[in-house]
Amino acid sequence: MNSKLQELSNCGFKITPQRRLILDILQKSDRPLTAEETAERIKKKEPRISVATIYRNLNLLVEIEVLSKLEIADAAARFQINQGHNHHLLCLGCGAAIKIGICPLQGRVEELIQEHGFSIDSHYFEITGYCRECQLKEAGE
Amino acid sequence: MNSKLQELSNCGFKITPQRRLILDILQKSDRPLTAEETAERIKKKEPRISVATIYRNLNLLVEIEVLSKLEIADAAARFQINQGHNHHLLCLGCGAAIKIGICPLQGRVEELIQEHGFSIDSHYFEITGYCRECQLKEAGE
DNA sequence: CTCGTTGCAAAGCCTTTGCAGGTGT
DNA sequence: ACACCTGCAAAGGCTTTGCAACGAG
Repeated sequence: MNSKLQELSNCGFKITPQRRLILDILQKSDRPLTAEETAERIKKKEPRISVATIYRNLNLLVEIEVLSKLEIADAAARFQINQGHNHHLLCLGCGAAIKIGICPLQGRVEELIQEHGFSIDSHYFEITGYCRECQLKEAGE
Repeated sequence: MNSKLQELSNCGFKITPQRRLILDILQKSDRPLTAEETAERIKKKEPRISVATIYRNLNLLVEIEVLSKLEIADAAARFQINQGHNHHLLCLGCGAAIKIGICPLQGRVEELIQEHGFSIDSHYFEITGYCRECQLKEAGE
């Protein structure tokens, strides 16, 4: 069985056709998808699936760490198969996410946090802009 | 005249009582405020002011760089007098913003951006959690 | 059989917008 | 005077939620 489905099951959740589809779509995508995009793709196969279900399951899958969620200022969040803690260059044109293997939560920043006795809930580091392809596409028009 | 008002005027915008109030409130606040919070405080002095006006003016003031806007994932944006480019430790309890004088957009990260030919639109680095005071308050309850 | 899940529609939150009337300069 | 501003209320985008019916284990 798909290991991601296994994970669901292990956590005591049921394996439904909707959940299979969601995972399937995201595993096949080369970039993180918004809930809407996921819904669109799923509706081609199974038109009766509801957006609410998609949101509920995306959130559930993030909670059990099968997916990770990229929050993007002023735009819909994007979801992808969890590949560990990461930050990205996010393309506003096509939604591509280029991994950068660096987390700013280190060195002097960590010291400052300690010094202030600040208790971290979470952190966000995101760079938005346009990837090479989208820039070329734009220039060609 | 208040230099921030001057700025408005220089940019060709009018100095209205509403704008005076908004700037006044933010200059007196020790922490960035959400549009709602700004509205609440203003309504105590001038109840007929509209939230729409507040949003419009906060955005305008950000555009002319009199204010800066802190985008916070899953929460309302906060506005403060512009103190130059900065990142913060944001307290989810009281809204306090502790400046950290470090921007992650440098060194290896910049190299990666170059290597990918990525064109930056904006970036976003934020650490959310609880400040010392809010932790103590919490513990005391 | 039972409780988790689903679809639907409605609402929630933050923010923006259209419009008609009001106001700085 | 004239364009810019405002208040009001309505709508916008993304996401969540209440509820009754459904279906996986």
